[in-house]
Parts: sequence; structure tokens; C-alpha cells
Amino acid sequence: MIEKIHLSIMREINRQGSLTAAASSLNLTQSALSHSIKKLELQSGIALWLKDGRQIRLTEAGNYLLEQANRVLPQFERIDETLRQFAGNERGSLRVGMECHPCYQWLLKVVQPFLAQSPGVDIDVKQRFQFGGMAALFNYDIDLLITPDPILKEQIMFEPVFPYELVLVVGQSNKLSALTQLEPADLTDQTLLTYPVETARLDIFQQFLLPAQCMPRLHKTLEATDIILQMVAANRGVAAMPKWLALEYAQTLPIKMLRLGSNGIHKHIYVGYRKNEQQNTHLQTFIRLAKQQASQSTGS
Amino acid sequence: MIEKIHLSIMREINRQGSLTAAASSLNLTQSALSHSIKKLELQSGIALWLKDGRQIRLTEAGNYLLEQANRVLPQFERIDETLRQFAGNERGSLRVGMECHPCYQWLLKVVQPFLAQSPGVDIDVKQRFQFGGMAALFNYDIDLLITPDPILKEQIMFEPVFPYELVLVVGQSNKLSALTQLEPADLTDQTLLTYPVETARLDIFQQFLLPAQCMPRLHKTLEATDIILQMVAANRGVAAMPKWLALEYAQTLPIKMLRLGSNGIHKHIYVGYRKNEQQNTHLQTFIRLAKQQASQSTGS
DNA sequence: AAAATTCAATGAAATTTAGTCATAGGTAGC
DNA sequence: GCTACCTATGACTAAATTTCATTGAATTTT
Repeated sequence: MIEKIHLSIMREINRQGSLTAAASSLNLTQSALSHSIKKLELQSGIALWLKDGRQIRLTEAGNYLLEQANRVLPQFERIDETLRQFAGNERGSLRVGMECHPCYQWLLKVVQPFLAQSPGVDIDVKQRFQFGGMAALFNYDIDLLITPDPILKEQIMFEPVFPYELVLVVGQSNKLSALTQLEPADLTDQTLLTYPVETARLDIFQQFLLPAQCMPRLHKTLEATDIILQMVAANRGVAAMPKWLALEYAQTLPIKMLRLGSNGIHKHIYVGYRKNEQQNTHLQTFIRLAKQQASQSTGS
Repeated sequence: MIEKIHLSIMREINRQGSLTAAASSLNLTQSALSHSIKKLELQSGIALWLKDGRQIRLTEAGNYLLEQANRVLPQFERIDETLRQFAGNERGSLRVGMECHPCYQWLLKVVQPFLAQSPGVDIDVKQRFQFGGMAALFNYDIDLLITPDPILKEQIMFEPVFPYELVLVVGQSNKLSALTQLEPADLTDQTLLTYPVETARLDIFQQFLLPAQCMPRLHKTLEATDIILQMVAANRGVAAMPKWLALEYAQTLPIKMLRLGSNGIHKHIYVGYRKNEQQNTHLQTFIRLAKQQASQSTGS
């Protein structure tokens, strides 16, 4: 069986023109090379070189093998180089899962410096999961999960990266806009706009309305944050969302933010990852940048 | 540095799903494989598998290496197979040089059975040489030289494969056609048609005309045997050529063959090859078929 | 033409590498 | 909690590669 070393020998003898020169270029003695090629020819059962005295010439089979060497060896060289890049964290990819609709715009602000800092590393963002983000993390479909609702599991590590307050956004023409904070009962005659996820995952229900046994007059779901806020601005409904997100839109839309309850609803965005990848450089870089970005957003 | 064995290991672990299974499929102990992959990961400085207890999973770098394994290993398998064919004389090529214009049609009759008998072996025929056929043989531009004029050299072996008589071909309307043999002087009022090679290589001059110090009235050269014989048939000249070749044309053209001198000029076609390739199977096969074909032609 | 130089081949010895054995420590399934 | 199966590890062994020392042959130099 032909081995890589055989290809290297073919190529080097051809390049150098003699055994002795090829040997030293391969950091071997002439003797070692002589033994090697003899063994190779014996094993393959065919002469690869014709040797007239001290001049060496390829046979047809030898010429074939040389061609293959010149074709295959560069592939090995490329593999070595790529593996070196992987080892040096100059190459790789990070698959990020998002279980947090409004976080997308914040994520973009993390991805940008990440890509700038790690040119060889790609980021894939997944937003749809067949069995939920946690399952995706378990199944190695993603490497990192961004979620406001961490689930404690033995093998998964969660870290909070971004504290935020959930506020209610109302149009300036809405009667509620006169208030600065509101109680569950205030929503009973309002249309509530949310993302299309289960009620169990909506804090406005779980932490605000349901404990008080209140319900909005109507509950409509919409995919896009922009559209939700346009609807709110037109006083076609109210929506709960992170304060920092609402703040950005408040600059251009006639909307107002109201605290939910007297203390407000305070949450964190968490990143989760498999504990056995705690030392993954890209993962840690991402988390570091995420926290950094979060503190900038909160600070502003 | 990645070696072929590493690629084999990647592929086999992936195929079998476990170290133990891969090990036995590679005819190794589980221990050997475990040592090997540990060393590989240590050397390359990067984890290729993540191991949770008894389940094994590729890292991103491992996945990359697996892809490369599936790409590169088949190349090795193909090289092994091709080399096996070379070794088994099922593949190769024979470069035949021709220094004998009229032999071409005879050569075709040798090439045909050769190709039929050795499906993997190609034949290249060269008819033009920068420094002559012998030099081409020396320079390894050809493996076999077909010539009527062997030159004895230490490292070249010549074998006669085909005896023939050189005859003069004349048109039936030519006044010479009444004779059955002729003398040099008979040509002094004839136009002689030959192939365009040096006079020194034309036996009609060297062995017939020059010794008698005769010359034809005119000497014209033509490339193609067919055209020469058409000219002869039209009594536009006479030509010297092997009897067996003339015989073939005599069936369709009004030409006649005359013996040169009282005993005729008898020659051989020789094949020459480098002595150090005496054991080359294709060479010997070719020569065997050539002699066989020759005896058939002579016999008929 | 002789001497010196360069190159390849070879056998034996040394070294390095790869592989085995025996065993320990886990994890998954029953 | 037991059993079966899988991987890891250290010590040892077998195999391979490589070197050393030397020879013979082909070129080149003197």
C-alpha cells in the first residue's frame, strides 16, 4: 500500500535529481532512503526507477506515481495548514440559537465585533427549533443558546449576560399613556400584541396577568417587532417588550413605556452552552462580547 | 503532520461508531487505536472527538478531517489499484519509433493484435525524430525502434523480425516490364521515385546504383506510398520497395516487380530496444507478435 | 591514466515507533 | 445494583525505520 512518505520520496527524488540530495532534503540519510525505495519497489512489485550507474530515471509506473505525488501531497499540506488554523482558533464556527424574539437586534451588535475579531470564524444563527432550544443544544445542533428562560440541567451551563426590564409599550394616544406604571387590571380592555409563541413563555402572562387572574380584551400575535410597534403607535394594541428595545423605537415612533406593576418586571437574557465546551475559545469570546455589549446598552 | 493512517482512523471510527469496532476493523486492538488518536490530538494540538462517557462525537475540526479522509483515501485506493495494474502488466504504454517508411502498413498488423491482447497498454507511434531513431531510443523518447538499418551499440539490442526482398516496381507499360530482373544501367533513363530521406539511407542507391556508378535520369521524392505507386502505375517513374508491399498493390494496380541484380537485394526489418529493458513484458509481447506477423506475411 | 570524488547499495546494529497485554474506570441498559 | 460494553492508561514487546560503516561503481579532476 502506498503511504504518504512514498509520495514524498517520489517528489523529492524528482526535485533533487539524486537519492543523496533527496535524502538530506527529507532529513534522512542516503542509506535510509535507499532502504525505503527498495522496500517500496519490492512491496509494490514494480520498478519505479531505472538506475544506470549513478543516474536515475523514472519508469512509466514511477512517472505515474510522481504525478500522483504532485497531486496528493499538496492536499496533505493544505489539511495540515487548516488543522493548524483550527488549533490556533483562527478557524471555526459558532452556531447560535435564539429563543428570544426581541434579542435579534441586540445579537447583531454582538455578532459584528465577533466577526471582526475572529476573521476565520463563522456564526450561524438558528431561530427555529423542532424540539426547543435546549434540545438543540443537547443534540449539538447549536453551540450556544440565547434565551430569557434558562432551564437548569446538569450538563448545560447558563450565564446571565444582559439584565433588562420588561415594559408595556402603548401608543401616545392610548388612554394608558398618561400613567407611568400600571396594574394587571389596566389591560383588561386592551388588545395585547405578542410574538407567536406559547402563552407559557410570555412573561406578560406568566408574571403579570395570570397571577392577578386578568386577561386582555384581545390577544393578537405578530412575527415582526417593527410591525408590532407600528401597530402600537397607531393605538391598535399594546405590547410588552424589553425597555432597551422600546427605547430605540421611541425616538421615531409616538409610543410610551409603562412599568408593569410597582417594581417592574426585571429579567435577564441568558446564554447557555454545554459544560464540556466551557473551554471553547469562540464560545467564551462570544460571551465576553455579549456581556460587553449588554453593559453598553444598559448604560446608555 | 497528518498521515494516511490518521485519515483511515477518522473514517473507520466514523463508519463503525466506536473505537472498539473501528479498531478490530483496522486489525488493531482498541488500545492501539486509543493510543494513536491520543497522540494525533496531542500532536495536532486540537481535539478531534468529544467523548462523553462511552459516546463519541466529532468536533468541528474532527468533522473537517473526516471530510478530508473521505476525499483523500479513495485517491490512495485508486493509486494502489493502478500500481497493481502496472505491476501485473495490465497497464502501460509502448512508444514505437519507425525509421522505415513502407513498414507502416505492416506495423498496423502488429499493433492490432497487440492492443487486443493487452487492453490496458497503449501504443504510441512516432515517425519523426529530431536526431534520428537511435537518439530517440537513447533518450527514452521511444521504447522500440523499427528500422531496416540497425546500428550496433553497446546498450541497444537489435533483433531481425522480418526478412524481405527489395524489388523495383515499374508500370506495365514501362519498357522494363518485359524483364524479370535488371541491372543498374537499366535505370539510367528512368525517373526514380523515393521517400524523402537522405540518399545514404536508400538501399537502391547504396547497394545497387552507386556501386555500379549509375544514376537514374531523374530522382523525385514523395511522402505517400499510395501516390508513389499511382505514379509508377501511370509510368511516370519507377520505385524500389519491399516485395511484400508491392504485392499488395499489384492486385489492383497495373504494376510489375523486378529483381534488382541477379540475386536480388535481401534485407531485414529490425527492432531495436534498450538492453536494460530486455525483460519488459510489453516489449517482448510486441516483438513476438511482430515476428509472428512477419512469418505470416512472408509465407503468403 | 591514476587519483579523488560523488553516488547508490547493503548488512548489522541501534533507535524510534507502533502495537499488545493487563487492567482500571465509566456509562448505559436491564 | 448488576452486567455488559466501551475507553484510557502504563508497562512491556514487536516491528519498523534509521543510522553506521563499508563496498562497489561511475564521474570528474589532476
